[in-house]
Amino acid sequence: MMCINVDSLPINEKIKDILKKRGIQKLNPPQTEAVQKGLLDDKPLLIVSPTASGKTLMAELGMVSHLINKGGKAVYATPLRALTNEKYVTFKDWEQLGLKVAMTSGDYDTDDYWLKDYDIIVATYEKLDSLWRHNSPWIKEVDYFVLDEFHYMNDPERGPVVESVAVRAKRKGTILALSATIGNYKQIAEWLKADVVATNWRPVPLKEGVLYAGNKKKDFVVMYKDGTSRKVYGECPIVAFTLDVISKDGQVLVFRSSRKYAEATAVKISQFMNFVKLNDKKLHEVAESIKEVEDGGSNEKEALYNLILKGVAYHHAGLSKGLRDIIENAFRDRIIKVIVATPTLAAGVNLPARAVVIGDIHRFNRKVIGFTEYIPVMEYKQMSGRAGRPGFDEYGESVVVVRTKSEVDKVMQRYLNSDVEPLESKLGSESAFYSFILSIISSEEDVTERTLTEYIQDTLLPKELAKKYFKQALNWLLDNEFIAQEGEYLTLTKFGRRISDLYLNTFTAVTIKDVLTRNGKGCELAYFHMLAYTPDGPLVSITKAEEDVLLDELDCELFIEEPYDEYELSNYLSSLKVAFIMRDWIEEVDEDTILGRYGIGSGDLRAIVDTMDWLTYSGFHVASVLGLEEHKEVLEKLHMRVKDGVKEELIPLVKVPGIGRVRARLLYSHGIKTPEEIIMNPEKVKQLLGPKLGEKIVREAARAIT
DNA sequence: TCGAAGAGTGTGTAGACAGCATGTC
DNA sequence: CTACACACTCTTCGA
Repeated sequence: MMCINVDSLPINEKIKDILKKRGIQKLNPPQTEAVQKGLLDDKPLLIVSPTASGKTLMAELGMVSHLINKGGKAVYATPLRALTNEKYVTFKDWEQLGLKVAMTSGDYDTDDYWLKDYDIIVATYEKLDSLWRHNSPWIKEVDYFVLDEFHYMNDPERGPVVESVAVRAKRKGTILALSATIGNYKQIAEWLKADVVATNWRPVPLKEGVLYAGNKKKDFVVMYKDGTSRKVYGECPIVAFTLDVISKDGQVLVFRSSRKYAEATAVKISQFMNFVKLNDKKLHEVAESIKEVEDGGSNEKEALYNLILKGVAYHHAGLSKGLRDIIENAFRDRIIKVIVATPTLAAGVNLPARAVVIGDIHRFNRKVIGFTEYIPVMEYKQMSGRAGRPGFDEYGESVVVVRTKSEVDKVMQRYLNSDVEPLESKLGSESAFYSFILSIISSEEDVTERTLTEYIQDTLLPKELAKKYFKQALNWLLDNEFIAQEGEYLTLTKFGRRISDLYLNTFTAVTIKDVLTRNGKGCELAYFHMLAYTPDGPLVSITKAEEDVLLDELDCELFIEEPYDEYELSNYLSSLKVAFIMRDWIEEVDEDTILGRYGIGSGDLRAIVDTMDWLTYSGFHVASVLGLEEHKEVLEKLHMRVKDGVKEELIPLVKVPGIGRVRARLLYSHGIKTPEEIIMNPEKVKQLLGPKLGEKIVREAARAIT
């Protein structure tokens, strides 16, 4: 195919200038095809192509030409906050055209109520869904929807939201869906009423293979899909292959199926890095910056410090955001040579490497006890697709570690030579379907059964199933008083409106409602446990040792009784562990102590606290809307203590920006107990916190009061 | 008598979205 | 609904 020159595109000269400034002279094949199929003329498209094949640029061209030719607004939806952030930064370029770009998600908040003034809005799928539910006036003006990483629709938990966003976007404007390769793209395109651009084009070719680890000698064989093979030598297959790539000045991304393996593999590789030439000065700088991270645990920092000096790091969700950022950036700058990661890095931000090692193809499934499954082909593609850095590598290389001879063919067949799973509707679960119905009723006007039927017909759910669920959903939502019927119209009750606005799972809502109405005031632990034991609660793993003692350590009565079912019991205990963690947290137990006591990472603690913050807030509002005054008071107080992890007496202090649990306690123990007292004793504050920080805090306190 | 290789046993197991209220130096 | 990988201990076997 002839690729189009930027110069000959039928677009505004300013757009061309921006492209050229980025060094783009020519569109690549998939981009060219997209343009030919009407990308610049507002045509709905489904683009199915590998990682790094330039989909983001297509989205930019689609959005910008729509905005320039037709006005309106464009939303770019992604499944991850980190991606939202990444795209936002990229799209900022277009402000040169006078377009305004914003982003919004749970934690990065450009600015919600100002969004009406923006042209391009980057948001997570959930946030977009939430904005619709809240009926933000500006959202009606959105008429161009980019649905990024659309294959997320196959995710059992997050997929339903992607699908429901697609259903609505289809009615309200033009869809540009971007996806990694999927099996049934024709069917999906038909459903989206979009034309298809499907390619396997990659900017850097990919060599896929298996790394056979069968023999116990020190040489291992890499067998490529194309029939060629080569040998690598070393301590074990992963080490041998990794060192081989690094010695040729490449970087390696190793994927492992658990955190423990990731850490162990990183340590093992680091033991052989003495033979590699490294930039010690830069590595030292990175290692030092690890020590200064504010949100990391001491043990994590210590472990990473030593690894990084050898050019290696591990990476998983147990690490705090600060630590992960440093590692990702140092790898991007080619200072760190190897990252051993769990699947965090497979789907996340853009972080390519010369070579990718896929250490395991099995993964434990915590939803079914004792069940291990093969990772989906989609996930294999996501991981292997990280191989090959445009501009640096001639080709990328990905290998799957295979431990037995019989598995060599199996892996070849199952992963290297296989199509990706088809996209299917995941709305066929009670919880997902009920939420979908609730969201339609909360965002549309004058909803009748007929309105809902039309929406449901627009989903990808098989007709029979949809019909069955529909009746069931209406009855359930009516019975549980989320919605009410007024003549032929369906409206939200006050309770239903609250739940929808809070973005709570309907089953979470019913659990909270039932527990609170049936019980009087309980202990802190009981509230935390109830909230954690809902579908929206955080999950933590429990060891055998913990399993035995958790119930013994219980010193007050819970709201919910111990279940008999084995699976439910493990959830029950997991929630109890969350409750204990939360109680320690708001009792100001030292962070390192909490991490050690419960065997979790700093990133885990942050995630648990965030979720519980939202849930205590939600619990407070549920109690409030139900008129349960006693519970409402307790939950309100808990919520205020959860965010910063403090006892009640510190609440006034942590409201000052820059003061967290540690600084607040320090000030309090020296007699400074409120923002007012900070202002009255500036010298003492400076003495306690240091001159620079002290001054800043005094200023913030003054602002906080007014 | 020692050590290597092999058999048996116990243990643990990925990630990450959502509210709200405010203007970041 | 179809486990695996690893660490660790115990057992066997040969020189």
